[in-house]
Amino acid sequence: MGTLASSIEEYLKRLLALSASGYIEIRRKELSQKFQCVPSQVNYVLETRFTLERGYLVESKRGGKGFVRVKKIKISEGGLLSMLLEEISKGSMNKERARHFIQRLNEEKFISYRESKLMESVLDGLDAVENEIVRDFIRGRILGKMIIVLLKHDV
Amino acid sequence: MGTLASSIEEYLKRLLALSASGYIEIRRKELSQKFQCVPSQVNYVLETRFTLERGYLVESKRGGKGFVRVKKIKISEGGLLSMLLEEISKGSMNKERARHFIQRLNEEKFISYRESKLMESVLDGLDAVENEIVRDFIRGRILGKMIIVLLKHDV
DNA sequence: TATTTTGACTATCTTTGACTTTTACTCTTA
DNA sequence: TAAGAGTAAAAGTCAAAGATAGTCAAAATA
Repeated sequence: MGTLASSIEEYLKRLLALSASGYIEIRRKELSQKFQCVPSQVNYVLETRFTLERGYLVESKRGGKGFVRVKKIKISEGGLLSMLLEEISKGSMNKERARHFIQRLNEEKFISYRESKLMESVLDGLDAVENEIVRDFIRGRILGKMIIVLLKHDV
Repeated sequence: MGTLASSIEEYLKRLLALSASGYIEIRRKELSQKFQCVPSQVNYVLETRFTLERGYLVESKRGGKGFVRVKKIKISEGGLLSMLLEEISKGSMNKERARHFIQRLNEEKFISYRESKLMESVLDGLDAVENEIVRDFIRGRILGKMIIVLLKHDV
C-alpha cells in the first residue's frame, strides 16, 4: 500500500480509463469522503499528478452543483504538441519560433486558418512591448494559455 | 442535470429563439411556479445571465397586469466590432470590458466558442505585464489586430 | 529533506425568504 | 360622477443561508 495520494491517483486513472468521453467529473467532497481525507487532499493529487506535462487538464466549478473535471489529452510522443509544450514550459519563446509553431498547428489541422491568424495577431500586437526579455516571456505565457484552451476545447 | 438557474436560463433562451417578435413576456410568479422555486430566483437568473453586456434587455412592470419582458438586442458584427474599436481608441478597454466583448461576440455567433476562449487567454496572459498603462495599451493593440483578422477572414 | 496530509480561512455560485414598492382595480363619498 | 382611499396582485431588493471548490502554510511522515 502506497500513499493516500497515489491511491486517489490510481482511482482517478481507473475511472478515466473506463470513461467513454475521455473525461470524468467528480465531487471533490465525495471523493475525499470515499478516501476519508480532507477535501484539499484531492487538490494535492490533482496538482502533483494530473498536470499538463503529464497530459491532463483539470477544470472545476464552485457552488451548488459544483464539480471537478479531469480530462486526459493525447499528446503523441515527439510530436508537434509535445515539442511545443516543452518549449513553452521553459518559459519564453521568440516571435519566429512562435510563428512557426502556429503555422505548423494549422498544417496539422489542429487549428483552423482563422484561428492561426488570430494567434499570429497576438505576436504582432506584442511587438509594442519594449523589453525583449519581457516580450518573449509574455509571448510564451500567452501561447501556453492558448494551447491549454485548444486542448480543452478540441474540435 | 445542472443548476436550477441554468435550467431557467435555457428555458428562457428557448422561448426567445422561438419568438418571432424578438422578445418574450412572462409572469415572474408563473415561471417560478413552473420551476418550483421562489420568485426571486427568476431575478437571479435575469441578473446573472441576461445582462446588457450579454446582449439582453430586461424590462418589467409590477402590480396588476405585471410582466417581465426579455429582449435580445440585435447588433451586427460590424456594429459590435466598431464599438469595440472605439473603446480601444478611447483607452477605456480594461480586462473585464474586453472579456465581456469577447463573450458577446461568441454569444452572437460571430466567433466560435473556441475562438472566444483563445482571445480570452490573451487577457489572462497579459496579467504578467507589470505596468498597468502598458498592459492596457498592449491589450488594446492586440484586440485591435484580432478584430481586423476577424473582419478580414469572415466565417 | 522532500513529500504528504491536514485544517483554517477564503472565494464563488446558487437558493431562499422576509420585507418593500408599484400598479390596477374597486369602493366610497362629496 | 370625479377624486381619493383602500386593497390585492404583481414585481423588486437585499441579505442570509447553503453548497461547493480553492489556497496556503503548518504539521506529520517517509
